[in-house]
Amino acid sequence: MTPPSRKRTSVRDVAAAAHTSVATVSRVLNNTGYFAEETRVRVIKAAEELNYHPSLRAKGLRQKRSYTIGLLIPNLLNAYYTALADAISQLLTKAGYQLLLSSTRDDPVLEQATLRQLIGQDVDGLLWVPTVGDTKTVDVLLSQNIPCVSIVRRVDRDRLDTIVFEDLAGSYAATQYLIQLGHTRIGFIGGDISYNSNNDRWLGYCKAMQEAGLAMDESLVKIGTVRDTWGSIATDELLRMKEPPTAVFAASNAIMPGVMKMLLQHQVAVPREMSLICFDDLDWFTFSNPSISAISISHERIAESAVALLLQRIENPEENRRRPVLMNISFELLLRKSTVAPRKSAPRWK
Amino acid sequence: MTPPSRKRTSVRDVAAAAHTSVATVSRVLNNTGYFAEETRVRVIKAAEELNYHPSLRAKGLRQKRSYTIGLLIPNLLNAYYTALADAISQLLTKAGYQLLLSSTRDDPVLEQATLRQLIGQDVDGLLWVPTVGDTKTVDVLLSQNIPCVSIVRRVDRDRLDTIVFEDLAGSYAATQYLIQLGHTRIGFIGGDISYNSNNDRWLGYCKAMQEAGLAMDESLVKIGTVRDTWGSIATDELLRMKEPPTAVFAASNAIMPGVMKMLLQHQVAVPREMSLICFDDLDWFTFSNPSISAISISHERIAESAVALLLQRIENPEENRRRPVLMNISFELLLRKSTVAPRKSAPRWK
DNA sequence: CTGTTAGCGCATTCAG
DNA sequence: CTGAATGCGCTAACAG
Repeated sequence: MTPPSRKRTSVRDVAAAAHTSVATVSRVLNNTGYFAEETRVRVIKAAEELNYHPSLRAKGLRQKRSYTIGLLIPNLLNAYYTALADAISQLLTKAGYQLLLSSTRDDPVLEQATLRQLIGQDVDGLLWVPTVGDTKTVDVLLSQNIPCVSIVRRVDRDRLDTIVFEDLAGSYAATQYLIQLGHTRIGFIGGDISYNSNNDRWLGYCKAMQEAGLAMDESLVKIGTVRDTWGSIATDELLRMKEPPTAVFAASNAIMPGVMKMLLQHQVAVPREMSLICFDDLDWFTFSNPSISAISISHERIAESAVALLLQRIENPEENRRRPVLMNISFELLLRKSTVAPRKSAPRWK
Repeated sequence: MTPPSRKRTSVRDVAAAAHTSVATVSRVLNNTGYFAEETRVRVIKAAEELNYHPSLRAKGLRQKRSYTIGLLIPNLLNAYYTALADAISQLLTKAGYQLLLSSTRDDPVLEQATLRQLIGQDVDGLLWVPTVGDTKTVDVLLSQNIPCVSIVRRVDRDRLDTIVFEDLAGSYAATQYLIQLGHTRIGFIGGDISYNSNNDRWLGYCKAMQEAGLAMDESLVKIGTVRDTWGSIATDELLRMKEPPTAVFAASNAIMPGVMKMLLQHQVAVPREMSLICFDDLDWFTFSNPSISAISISHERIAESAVALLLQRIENPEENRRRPVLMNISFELLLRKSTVAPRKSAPRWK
């Protein structure tokens, strides 16, 4: 039954078993061109008996496609990206593509290498959360003529199709909401602003503060590379200030665990002593005590747009000279229990 | 600079530019066989100037490998699997493989189709969280002679290399701990026991209860398909019982959000009125109020073992007749604030 | 040290 | 309607 050698059964084997030629087998299996019903039956039967699985690799080599899409994201430890990856995976499967997934760890060197790998695998298209998005890397991509859409973050001069969230507007809305509640000293904890998504969130905060005529206290703004500890460190610093903020805006879900831990450690009562809001919503925000207000963004929608755009590029290569498009995915401000008017008295946790 | 046609530059182009043959180019680029230093320089230069990226697909077709590993998991919305996928992704990258990721949605039909796709892509190996793991599917895999390790769940008669968590022992330990605290009525909320991981967790609970000589009250055991709502529904049912449990054991992290929501809704005080423990640890368990006790399992360790086993199978095909191995990854019982002795008085939430 | 050639598994002309 | 032949891009003999 199982062949002793580990040779893969090929069209040739099927052709032999069905007493016909490889060309006919190919035609039958792909339902293309002409063939007699009788031969069709023979071929199908032979293929099944031999447990034949066509090699998409060889097929693609011939047809100049790989049925494969590369997805390059920073990592899979952040719900922000996994939600994205999950949605993308589903959509691609539905469209008949396989997902080639890689992580950059936000390391430009690793990113470069991985990009080369992906190109080497002849992906039909690429969905990419760029780390730096520098000219050179984009040049390479463009030179390979491979359809690519940049997601979540933008590349140099937006030379690729791009879909991002409304980072600035969302951040602005969150900050403005806190201001409306009466807060004047609002702490901002954000990630590395060399990524434009983080930068925009920071700008949104600044814009709201300035428009409200609030003094920009530099010491209220904590910007750093997001690691496990960043949220804690930044929160700790804010809490130890002479005049601590009355509200904190965490600009990324990855920052929240640290914020929560430190708030708990200092026994700060949320929201009475400190309001809290986060960019990006997580499941536990709902049943946290208190529930946590957030800027909610739809990962499904960005996935849908990105995949649609990419497939369009792939299927209409003529149009490829079209100028890159830049799209925004809007947000929703979810008001929950973690945001109230500022405390009147001096902080009690000191 | 950029060629007008979208033809991919091949070894032939490089050979022409370097005034040599394709064989030499191949030798230089792969650093195999003999070649003069002088020609090496010419080839490297030509390759760089042409921005040459070798086609791994063609290379693999020739060498009968694809440099690609398939990973088949239920989905990417559960931290349980994303942690796994992330670790696996990193390890494979380090080993020079690309990750082909697909989701089964725990749908056997989709799983079958995806498995065929993956085989069609000529993956060098497969890491698989089987949905049913029935004879037929395993037969197909075995017939293709493709190295495969089953993770998290087991397949029919363990005919594949398998690495699972100590589901039974972990569940037993958690239950036993609650019993030691004095609980006699312990609610169990688990997932579909047609998956052996869930089944083992259920068995672990039963074993601990029986050994302690506690009556098995069927109505305390809630087993259902894990959907968004399952945790809430089951918890609600437990809370509405005439004689509700004094502790709840959630057998999967995916159940916890629902449990938390319903506990909050009924205003049940944890741990005073209800103890709570979960199989699988999540980041927010630490700073939840109260923090939540859990069975912690190391996703990194299962990933490491699985990848090591798989690569070994791939690289030592001779050994392929070796009998499949079955490995267990141990757990840790993390005692936090959500588990205390049972309430003395009648429940107050009624 | 180098070049020519065959063929991996497949789809696609082009003759029959 | 069918089959023989070609080549996708690459590496591995093999012969210089």
